[in-house]
Amino acid sequence: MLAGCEKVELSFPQIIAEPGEAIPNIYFPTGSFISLIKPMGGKNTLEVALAGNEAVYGVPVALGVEISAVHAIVQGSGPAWRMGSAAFRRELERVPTLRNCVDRYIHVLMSQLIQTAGCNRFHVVEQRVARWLLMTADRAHSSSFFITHEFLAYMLGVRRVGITEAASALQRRKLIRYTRGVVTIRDRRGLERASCSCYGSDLSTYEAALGIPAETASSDTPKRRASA
Amino acid sequence: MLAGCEKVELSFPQIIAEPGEAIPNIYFPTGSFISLIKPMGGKNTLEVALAGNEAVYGVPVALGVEISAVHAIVQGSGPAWRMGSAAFRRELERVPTLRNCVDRYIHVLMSQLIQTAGCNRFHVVEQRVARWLLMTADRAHSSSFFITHEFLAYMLGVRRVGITEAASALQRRKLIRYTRGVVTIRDRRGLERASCSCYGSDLSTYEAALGIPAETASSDTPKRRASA
DNA sequence: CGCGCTACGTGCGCTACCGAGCAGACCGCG
DNA sequence: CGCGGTCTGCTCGGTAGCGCACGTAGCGCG
Repeated sequence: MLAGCEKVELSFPQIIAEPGEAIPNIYFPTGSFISLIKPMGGKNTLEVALAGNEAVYGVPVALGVEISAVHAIVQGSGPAWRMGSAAFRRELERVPTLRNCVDRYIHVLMSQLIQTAGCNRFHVVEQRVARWLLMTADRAHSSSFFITHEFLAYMLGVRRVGITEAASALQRRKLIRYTRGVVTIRDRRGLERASCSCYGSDLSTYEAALGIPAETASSDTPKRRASA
Repeated sequence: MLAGCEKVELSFPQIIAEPGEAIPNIYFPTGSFISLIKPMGGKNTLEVALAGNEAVYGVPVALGVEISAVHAIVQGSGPAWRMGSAAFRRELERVPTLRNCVDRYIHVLMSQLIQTAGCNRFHVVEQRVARWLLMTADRAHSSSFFITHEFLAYMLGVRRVGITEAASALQRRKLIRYTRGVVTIRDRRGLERASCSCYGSDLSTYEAALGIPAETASSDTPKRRASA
């Protein structure tokens, strides 16, 4: 069915698409995941969604538009399927179940956009950091991954210092641990409590629209490789 | 083509849909327009999009999902076409140009969600008020319409006082005029300059995806019916 | 005409976050 | 072992917006 695909390795911080430009290829991340970022002029940037193996990058193509609305950047390195935009459109017409799948994902994506919009408006940085770490851990399929304060600040549209403060607070409470870009979630439940309800809302939306219970990274939780 | 439709009168503040609940009917506003609002817990609410005669309320239905992600409330009274969700899905399959049209609108809606998310995060209240007034004037097809500070605060997710201050500033600069809920735009160009670039961005996205140049309310600008 | 309701205006202390700049800590590399 | 780059920690003054509470003005209605 997806014979028109070709397997590629994506790696941080590879750029998949630029806002306002054409989308030559669409991507189905398998082991990788992609950040969708909206530049708002000046230094202001904001991540509006995160696309992992539940997702496809290239939604506009499925809607008959060739232009990306966002900056898409590989956040977690790993494999993905790549497909030409024209081939993707052909497959969508040929395979109704694919069309249906993608449609449902588009709904999930819209719900995520809406949730994130509200989250960015109302919730404090610490909660948002907690939420982002949980979402990323799920998509990285690991409780430990790479992210610097600087880059996380870029995603959440706040100062780097804001992240430092929030992350320090979470570390003090023994919910996470980090050193020079490597973050490890030590207490998943605690982190969920520290995050805003948006994390949970996203999971339920996902389940409701896609049917499958969303996988969390809880499988391989506390990798203890230096319990300080 | 849209024989399955029935003409209805919508009036403020009629509720079209509740978040998490089923969508029995979809709506094509003609003279009316609809606010899509996301409740974020507690008193926090946030308008995420505005749907006028360029739009359709009921996007999830087109995506094979029956559940509304938002609270939809009639913002501007006027006529609209109503259609049962099942009929809408049937028409979408039967009429490819309708499908294409709706798909393109979905893209526009997503772009709007993204733009609004960033706007709510970074821009000051006064700019956001200006933008909202412009967008509403366009959809009301008039430079004068009904909106109280209270309700606008509800949309933008800020205090009523915040609106009072922003609106007073705009009035002092002779860009708008209002009395007890009736707002009139006196200087459209000036208001555009006072708003953030998001207003312009929205217009261009609309044009790019739908082809037709978006109509602004500039046609019937200064209704002078008491030039103070 | 006056009562009461709705809409608008103002003041005050408070907090989260901003911008900028500097200091220390860790790490790889020659 | 020392150097340079990257990542994290901290400070300080400034501000937009918050929550709360109270004051005023316009308007419909009996």
